[in-house]
Amino acid sequence: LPLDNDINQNFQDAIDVIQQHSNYFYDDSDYMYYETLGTQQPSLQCQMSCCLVTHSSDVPTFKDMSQTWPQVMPDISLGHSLQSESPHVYSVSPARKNSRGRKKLRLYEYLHEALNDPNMGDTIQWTDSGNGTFHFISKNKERLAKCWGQRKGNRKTMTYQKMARALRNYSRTGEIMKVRRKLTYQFNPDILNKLAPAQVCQHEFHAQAQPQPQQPQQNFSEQSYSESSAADWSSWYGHYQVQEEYHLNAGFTSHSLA
DNA sequence: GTAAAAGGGATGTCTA
DNA sequence: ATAGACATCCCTTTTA
Repeated sequence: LPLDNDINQNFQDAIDVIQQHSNYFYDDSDYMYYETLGTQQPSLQCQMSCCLVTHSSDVPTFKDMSQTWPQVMPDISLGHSLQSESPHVYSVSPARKNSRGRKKLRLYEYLHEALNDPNMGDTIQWTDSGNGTFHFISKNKERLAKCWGQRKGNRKTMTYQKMARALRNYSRTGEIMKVRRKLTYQFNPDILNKLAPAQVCQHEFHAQAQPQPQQPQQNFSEQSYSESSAADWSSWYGHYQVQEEYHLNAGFTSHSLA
């Protein structure tokens, strides 16, 4: 709705102003975001719902995902930090714990969160949660981008184009790769494994402590999970080699033509 | 041919 | 001061 957009824009402007004048109290944009949610209209409350989602197998299944993962990267940033810090990322109000000395929410973390958020099901969906492939819904992908931008507290409205640019940076660093299918990407299985245990929402208001997420709980869903990522693991070499070949050829061609 | 999607260089911004 | 992780812009190429 055009009206909605106007309101959103006005609200965004208001947030800008507030942010400019409230740095004394909030040094964290996430904090701002959650603090102001209460006054927002429902359409702006992008990330309010809890992610209490079981790992159901999902909608369309493509069996041609033979080209899977290019390498699990040596992974400097995620090695240990994510394991100990990921749960708060999934809580409804990460801001309270997120204000100082915490890592900022990464795009791939947000996407994973959205994938497990029923309210975002019309914007992004698992293609195959087992191997970590997911796709954006063309009609609503801009909404997801907008939510991401708001979550980060960006000045301007996030668009799919800009978000996809950031996603393409992941091809270099290895967190997420593009697969050939339209609007479809794939998590690095290693990262997927680190994100998966945090799927159960860690709520502050639910004192029911989860059994240590780090501790591998051997239920079968988890078992099949690691099995499938192991499969991805072993198959990436093919993909990687294809890519290498492609790059080599490209380089070779341009050199020989030059 | 067209629109949507994909790709990527250059540069700016924010934060740890 | 610096580097990582985008965010923004913008232009080219590929795909449906």
